[in-house]
Order: sequence, then C-alpha cells, then structure tokens
Amino acid sequence: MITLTEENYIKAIYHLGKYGVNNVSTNAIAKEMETKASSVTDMVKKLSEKEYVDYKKYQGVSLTAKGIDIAINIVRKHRLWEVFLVEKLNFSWDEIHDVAEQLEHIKSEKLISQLDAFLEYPTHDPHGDPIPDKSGKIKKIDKILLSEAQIGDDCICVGVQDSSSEFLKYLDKNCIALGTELKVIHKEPFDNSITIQILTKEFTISNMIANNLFVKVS
Amino acid sequence: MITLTEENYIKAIYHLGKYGVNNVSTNAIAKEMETKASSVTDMVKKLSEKEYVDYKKYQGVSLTAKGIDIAINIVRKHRLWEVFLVEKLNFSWDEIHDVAEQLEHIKSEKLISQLDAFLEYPTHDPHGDPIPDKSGKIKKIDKILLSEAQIGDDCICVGVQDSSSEFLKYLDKNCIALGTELKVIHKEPFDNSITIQILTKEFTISNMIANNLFVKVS
DNA sequence: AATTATTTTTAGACTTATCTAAAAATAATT
DNA sequence: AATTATTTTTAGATAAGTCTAAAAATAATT
Ligand SMILES: [Mn+2]
Ligand SMILES: [Mn+2]
Ligand SMILES: [Mn+2]
Ligand SMILES: [Mn+2]
Repeated sequence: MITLTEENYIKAIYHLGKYGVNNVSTNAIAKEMETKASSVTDMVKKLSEKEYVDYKKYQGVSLTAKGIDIAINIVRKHRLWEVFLVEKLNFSWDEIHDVAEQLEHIKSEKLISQLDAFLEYPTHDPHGDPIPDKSGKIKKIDKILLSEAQIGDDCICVGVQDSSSEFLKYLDKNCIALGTELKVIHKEPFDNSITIQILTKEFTISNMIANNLFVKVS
Repeated sequence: MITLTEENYIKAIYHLGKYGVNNVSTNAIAKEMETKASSVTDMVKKLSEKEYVDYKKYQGVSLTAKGIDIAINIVRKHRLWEVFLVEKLNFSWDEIHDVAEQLEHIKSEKLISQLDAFLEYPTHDPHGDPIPDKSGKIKKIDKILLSEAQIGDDCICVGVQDSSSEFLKYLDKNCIALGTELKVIHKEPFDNSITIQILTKEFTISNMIANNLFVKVS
C-alpha cells in the first residue's frame, strides 16, 4: 500500500531525475514539493525502506525499477485526466493541472483503462506531453525549443515546457496553440528575441517565451 | 478547509440521520465508519468545534445547516460520478461504489458542474438514488419496497435499498434491472416470500430480496 | 431502588507527515 | 590545507487520526 504523499514524492523524484544522470538532491525535492529538507530526508528513508528509491546518506536518491513504474503510472493517469477535462468537460488547458493533481491519485485499474478507451487512446495531453501506454512505454517525438530553431524554419507548435496558467494564457492571447504553424523570420542576437510569422501576421516574442515553447521543424 | 476524513464522517452522519428524528449515536457512526467509538468521540468534538454538527456529551450528534450542505454536496458528487462510470465508462452498477467513494472527494466546482452538464443533468444514479441539484435540492419519488406491494400490483423497479455488489449481482442474474416491469402474483404469509411475474416468467423471491428492492406501483 | 449491562468518554500511546533548531558532512574559497 | 559556506541529517516537537484500556454516564433489569 502506497500513500498519496509517497506517490507525490515519487512523482517529484521522477520529474527531477528525467534530465541528467545524477541523483536527485534532497534540496531539489524539497523545492519541488514545497516542503523542508528535513521532511524530505525522513520521507526518502521511508521510500528507500519500501524499495521505491536507492538512497545513500548525503548522496541523493534515484528511483528503482519499482519506483519508476509507479511514477509513470501516475503520470499516465495525470495526463489522461487532463485530456478528459479538455476534450469532454470543456476545460481550457490552463485550468486542468490542479484538478489532475487530485485525480491522478484515484486508485482503480479499470477506471484508467476505460478512460483511456473512452478518450480513444490519446498519445499526448493538452500540453503536448506524451501519455505513457498501459505498459509504461512513452513515445518520444523529436521536438525542439523554438529558441533553438533557425531563421527560415517552418515550425509547428507541439508542446510547452512551462505549463503554468500564466504562460498558457499568454499563448492564448497571442493565438498560439498546439498545432499552430509558424515561421522563424528573425533572431535578434542582442536579446535573443525571435520574430515569427503566423499566417500573414508577424510579431516578436521574447527569448523567455521561445524557451518554453516546443516546436517541430517541418 | 475540510479534510477527507471529516467529509467521510459528515457523510456518514447524514446517511444515518436521514431516517428518524433522533440524534445519531456514537456507536452508529463507529459501525458505519468501521472505526472505534473513542475515535468517533474525538472526531465529533472536532466537527462540533468547526460547527458542522451539534453535539452534547452522551447525547449523540446532528448536522448543522452547514454540515447538511457539505453532506449533500458529497452525495451529489458521488452519484454524478456513479452515472459517469456506468454511462460513459461501461462499468456495471455493482462496480462503481468504491471508485465513487474516492472521486467524491475531488475538489473543483467547475469539474462537477461540467460533469453534470456532460451527463445531461441526470436526476438519478445507477442505483435509483436521487442526485441533488446544484443548489442541493433533492427530488423524492414515491417509491415503496417491493415487500410492501400488494397482490396484483403492476410495478416498475426504480431503486435498490442495499447496493452491495452481492445483491446487485443477484439482481443481474435474475434479469432485474431499474426499469424492469413486474407483477405481484402471490405473497406467501409463512416466510413472506413473494412470487412475481416478469414478462411471461413467474418466480419466487425471498423476503430479504423484496425488502431491498424499491418499486413504483403503476 | 438497587444492580447490571451498555454506551460513551477520557487518558495515554502510536503512526504519518510535518516543522525548527542544531549537528554533521560535503562542497567551495581563500 | 584551512576556513567558510552550503547541503544534508538528526533530535525533538507538533497535529491529525487512530487505537486500547479504564472511568463515567446512561439505559435496562431485577
Ligand atoms: Mn499537469
Ligand atoms: Mn500536462
Ligand atoms: Mn455509491
Ligand atoms: Mn449509488
């Protein structure tokens, strides 16, 4: 039996460990979980006890195979629920995360497999993130950050790095959604801002925006 | 802020207090919650502190207006989710209760109002129980127990008293569902069993079954 | 009315998850 | 290499919810 809190720690460790081969540090987990390092140490000991993580004092943690399984299953549930909220209940993509944070902890195999079928086996969530399949496999698409695209590149928006409500609302306001086609017109070396063209309209976005938008070059 | 445990206690008190004008006893709550009377006393003090219940030592509890509001909202969520599971995810009526027990605690106004709309504002859950509307109003239908019907009555099944998986599976096996029409052919005084006719087929059910099936006499 | 049985409450302990403050280990600087 | 800064862990405390065992109140019987 695994508690809701344990699930959240495992998910945090999973997301923090995804990039880079190093172990995940106590402080990084504390920041992600909005808790104190001492609380993390306690929990990490328990997770280690239960063999969800490998842990050596002062050396940080990494998920075991068992831990990864659990993490991926939570991510799968989270993203399927996000699709449900947008596709069936008319939520917008900036309103779904907090509800999905709750729904991801509902325990029922059948619920998730039926939801998956009901949604017709979606491969990506409303933020462009891949949805692990039943066996935990995750399909990676070759996306790059818009900030890495070259002048003249024809791109299509496929995901966001930052899925905060603020950023998503900014994109809405500027008519940028997943599937939107754009062309890179100019990259300003001074501030790394990028001028893009959507349909016939040209406009300039800051480097910060370009750094949080994933595109596929076509 | 209200905890999941508090919500479950409030819901239990609501269901126990629905019939009869007396206060709900500590022991009754303990039985319903599968916990010890001493734990109930502790919790009831807290609920009283937060003004969800009226409580005087040794006198049992009753919900305040605030407590009733919360209870009805949980019941509403529970039943809407049950409809969702059956109508959209192809669950059968004996598989939904435990999942709904989890889903009823998800906190999001919008989630429930959108779910309600998505399901086209259902008035009853898959067990025939009424779904409170947004404002908490509950429509009562005039149903009676099959055991109370008279010989010769033409009835239609509209609900179950016991919604345990065992009972529901029994009904499935005997082709009794909500909406099924039946006629009372005979009532055996010795054991209070009842002979009913469904379509052309006649068969006898025990008093225990008849005591857990709600019908409307047409 | 007195005794017995049942229900309810209290007292004290335990678990989970959290915190602060202090100690220990590791990393970064001089 | 020694000092300083940062990170991590330990120690001890707190809050929520639970438990057992014992005491107190209420209800039922004689
Ligand atoms: Mn999310
Ligand atoms: Mn997402
Ligand atoms: Mn139910
Ligand atoms: Mn029901």
